[in-house]
Amino acid sequence: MSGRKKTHFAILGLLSWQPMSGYDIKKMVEIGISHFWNENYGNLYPTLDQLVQDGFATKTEDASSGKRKRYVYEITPEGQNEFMRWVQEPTSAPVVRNEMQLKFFLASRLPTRINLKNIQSYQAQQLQQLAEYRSSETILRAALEEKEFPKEIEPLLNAGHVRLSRKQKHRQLKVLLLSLRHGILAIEARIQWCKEVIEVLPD
Amino acid sequence: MSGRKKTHFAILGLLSWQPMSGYDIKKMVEIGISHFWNENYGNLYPTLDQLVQDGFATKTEDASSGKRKRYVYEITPEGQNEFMRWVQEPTSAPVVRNEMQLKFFLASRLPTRINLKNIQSYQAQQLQQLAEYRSSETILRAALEEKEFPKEIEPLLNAGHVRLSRKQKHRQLKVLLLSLRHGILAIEARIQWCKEVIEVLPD
DNA sequence: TCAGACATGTAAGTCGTTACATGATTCA
DNA sequence: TGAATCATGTAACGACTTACATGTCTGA
Repeated sequence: MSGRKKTHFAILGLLSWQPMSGYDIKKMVEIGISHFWNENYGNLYPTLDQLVQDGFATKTEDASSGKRKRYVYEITPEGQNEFMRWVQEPTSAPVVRNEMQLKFFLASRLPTRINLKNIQSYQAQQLQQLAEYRSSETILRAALEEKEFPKEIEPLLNAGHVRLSRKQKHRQLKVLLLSLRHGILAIEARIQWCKEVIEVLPD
Repeated sequence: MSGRKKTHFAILGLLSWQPMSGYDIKKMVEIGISHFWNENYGNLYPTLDQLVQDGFATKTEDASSGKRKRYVYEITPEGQNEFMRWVQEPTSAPVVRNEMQLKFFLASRLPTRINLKNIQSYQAQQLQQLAEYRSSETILRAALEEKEFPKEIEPLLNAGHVRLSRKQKHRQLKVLLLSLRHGILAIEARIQWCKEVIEVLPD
C-alpha cells in the first residue's frame, strides 16, 4: 500500500487525461463517478497544492481575457509515473463498515418487527437507487449508439480544450457503462438479500 | 442522522446483550462480524470511557480471585434507550469510495491489458473471500442443525456468564447466517461483474 | 437585476488507525 | 520456560467532512 491518501491519486488520474482546475475536477467527479467516488473542496484544494509542492503537477493562472481568476493544474512526467505506479500496484480491500448490517445484527434479540421495518426501508432505498442507475444506463447506451449525446456527460468526454477522437469517446462511454454496471449488480444483490430476509425472518 | 460516532452505537448494542470488557467486545467483533464491521482498541477504550461519562454505561472492576485486572462495562437504562433510538432511526447510506472502481475508470485511456490485469486480481481476491465465507456458512449451518457446535462461535452465543436459551441461540445463529448471506451475495455480484468485464473489455 | 453557476480557499472538527507501552496468566 | 492469549491503555497521526468566507460572471 502506498502511504499516500487516495485523493492524491484520484486527482493525478484525472489530470493524466488533461489539465484541469479544482472546480473542473469536482464537477467531473460529481457527474461521472459519484456512484463510487466523491471529493470535496476541503480536501481537493489542499491536495492540489501538495501535488504541486511534490512536483507531480504544475499550477498556472488561466488568464483568458474577460474570464475570472482560475488556476489550471497540469500533470508532470513525475506525476504520470506516480499515477502509473498506483494503477498497477495491488489494490487493498477497503475497510468495511456497514451500518445497516450492524443494526441488523445488534437488533437480533429485539422484536422481529423492528428488524423487518429496517430491512424494508433499506430495500426501498435500494430500489430507488436502482431506478436512477437504470436511467443513467439508458442515457449512456443511447450515447454509445450515437442516437443522441446528452450534454451532462460532455465534461467527461472533453473537459477543457482537448477533444477526444470518436474511437476514444466510444471507449470512454463503454468504461462508464461498465462502472455503472458494477453499481447495478451490487444493488441487485442487496435487494435480493432483502427479499430473502423478509421471507425467512418472521419464523 | 445522529451526531454521534458509530463506535458509540456498536458498543452500546453489544452491551445491550450482556456486560462485557473492552477486550470481550473486540473479540466478539472479530469473530462474529468482521466481514461487515471492525473496531480497534485505540477507538474502543476511549469510547467506552465516554459512554460512562455520558451515563450510558457503568464501569466495574471485575475482581474474581486469581484473575488479573479487568473492567466490565454494563449498559444503563439511558444507554438502552439510546441504543433503541439508534436502531429505529433511518440509516444513512455510507459514503462510497471504491478504489478498485476508481482505478478501472481512471485507467480507461491506458492500454487495456493494465485494466484487465487489475480486474483479474480483483476477481481472484473475491473468489478467495467467497470460499472463506462459504466455509463459515457451512459451520454455522451445521451448528444450527446441532450436528456440532464449534467453540469459535461460543462467545457470540454467550460472552460472559449469561447463557442463551436454546431458542435464543437458534435465532442468533440464524441472524449470523443471514449476515453472512449478505456478504456472499455482494461478493457473487462482484465476481459476476469481473466476468462480464473480462468478456467485453478487449474489443 | 438577480439567481445560479463559476471559482477558490481556510479552520475546525470528527472519526478512525497505527504504533507504542506495559504487564499478568495460562498451558504445553 | 516461553509462547500465546488475556487485558488495558495513550500519543500521534492520517484522512476526510462541514461550515464558513468571499467574490465574479452569465444568462434569463
